[in-house]
Formats: sequence, structure tokens, C-alpha cells
Amino acid sequence: MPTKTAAQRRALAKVSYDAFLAGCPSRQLLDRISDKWVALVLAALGGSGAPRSMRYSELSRQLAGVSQKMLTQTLRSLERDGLVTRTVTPTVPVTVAYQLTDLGLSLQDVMRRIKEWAEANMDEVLASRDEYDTRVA
Amino acid sequence: MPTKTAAQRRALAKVSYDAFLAGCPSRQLLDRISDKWVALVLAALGGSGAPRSMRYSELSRQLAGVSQKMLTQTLRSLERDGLVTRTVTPTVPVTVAYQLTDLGLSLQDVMRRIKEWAEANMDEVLASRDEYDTRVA
DNA sequence: CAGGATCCCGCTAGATACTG
DNA sequence: CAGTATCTAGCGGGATCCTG
Repeated sequence: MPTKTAAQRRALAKVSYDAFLAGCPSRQLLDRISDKWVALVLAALGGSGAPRSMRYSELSRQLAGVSQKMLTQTLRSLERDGLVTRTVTPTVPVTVAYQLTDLGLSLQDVMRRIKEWAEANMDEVLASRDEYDTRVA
Repeated sequence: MPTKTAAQRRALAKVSYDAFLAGCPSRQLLDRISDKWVALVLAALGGSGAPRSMRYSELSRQLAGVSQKMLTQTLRSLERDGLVTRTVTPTVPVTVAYQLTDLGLSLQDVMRRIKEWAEANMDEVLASRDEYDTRVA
């Protein structure tokens, strides 16, 4: 059996990822990205229309109520996974800008829709909850 | 100021939902649906191609490693939010079937893409993590 | 400004046992 | 089969304090 190229091995591996399987890495990746803060950070960096570079404090302001810990943690995770870049400009005080990579942009396309879905269907969900609660009660 | 109809009030309220705001109900809804198990349950019920009705045990088998607690909890939440229906057939033993509502189907369209994104980009993310870890280390 | 480091509470998710 | 009930360990996540 001949040695395969990296591209060949990737192609083979790719079809085998299945988040329905407990041990599959994609299950863990799904868990990471299925996150409120991930959705909101990506949506913020995606901007309305064109993606934009944002500073830490800008993000902190836009994601109302996010703690520094969660924001930093989320950004680090996104950076490590190759979804955002972190650029430090050595001004005084230091300036840090975040922006989506191409990979991040592709995920943002998907995640934005979830946020939009939640906003668009809030009333229907609220109505359903009312109905459910009275029915069960 | 004249009294508004329910539809008018909904139309007004709808545009005001903004998940970036901490107190907004859509923030909490976003948090609920941004969940691994929600994504997987919806993907399972969405089927490959056509949506299908599934029994509890079928779901349990397809979502490898899910605990009964989490599956039941997730299904209840989805039912309450009007995303799935739960149908009990009084056989012995009892048969319970779950299937997507129209609302659930619309969310499934979105959520399925997340699962697919995770599976499709796993290699790239893995590579990015390797690079990040060696860079930091 | 953009975090790092700690402390600590609460709730969640898993494991286990039981039931109509 | 399709759950409910209970217990607990663990950790997610907020609050707080500190720093280059």
C-alpha cells in the first residue's frame, strides 16, 4: 500500500467525520461552536453587510453583559481554531484588533442565521411556551 | 393613541428583538438553541433529504452517547418551544414519536449547516490548533 | 486598553435506580 | 419502551483584583 499524500488522507478522513458519533472530533467541535458567545462574536465581526475589524472594547460593548473572562476565552478559542485573527498594535496603551479569517467568515454565514432566526421567531416561540405551560398546568 | 391589534404589536415587537442586548428574550432563546444536542436532534429529525418521525429509542441510538436525561430534557424544551411535536400511541408498551413542526423545520435548515460545517472543516480547524499550539508553546 | 490570575458559587450533565 | 427521580461531582461562568 503506497503512502498517501496529506491531501489524500484529508479527503478520506473528511467523509468519515460524523457528529452523531460520540468519539468523533466533529462532535466536540460542534459543541464548541454551538455557543451563544461564539454566535454573537461572529455576528459582530461579520458586521451588517461587510465584515469589519473590531477592537476588544468594541466587542465588549456590543455584546452587552459579556464578562471579560468569557469574551477573552471565546476570542482565544476562535483564534486557536483559525476563525479569527488577533492583531496587536504596540501603541500606548496597546491596541488589539480582531477580525474574521476566511474560515471564520464561512462559519459566520451560518451562525448569523441562528441569531436572526431567534430574533425573527421569538414571538412564535413565546406563544408556544404560553400554550404549552397552560396545557401542562 | 389607539389600541393596536395583536398582529400590530407583534410586528412592532419583532424588529426590537436584538440578541446583542443582555435582557432581550432572543438572547435567552439564542442560548437555548445554541446547543450540541439541539443541533443533533434537529439534524436527526430532519433526516437526509426528507424530515421523518422518530421514536425516542431511535433518537437515543442515533445520538450516540446522549444520556436519557439530556435527550428527554432537550426534547421537552423543543416541544415547549414549538419546534417538535410529541405523539403518544397507547400501545403496550407505549410508543412515542417525535417530529419537526414547520417552525422546527425552519430552524433545522439552519442548524443542520452547523453540524455540516463542523464535519466539513474539521481538518482545517485541527491544523489551525496544531499551528497555534506550537506557536504559543 | 486589553487582558491575566483567583476565588467561588450554582447549575448542569452524567450516573444510577426505579416505574407505568 | 419511554421515561421520572435523585444524587453528586465537576466545571462553566461571574465577580474581583491586579498588570504591561
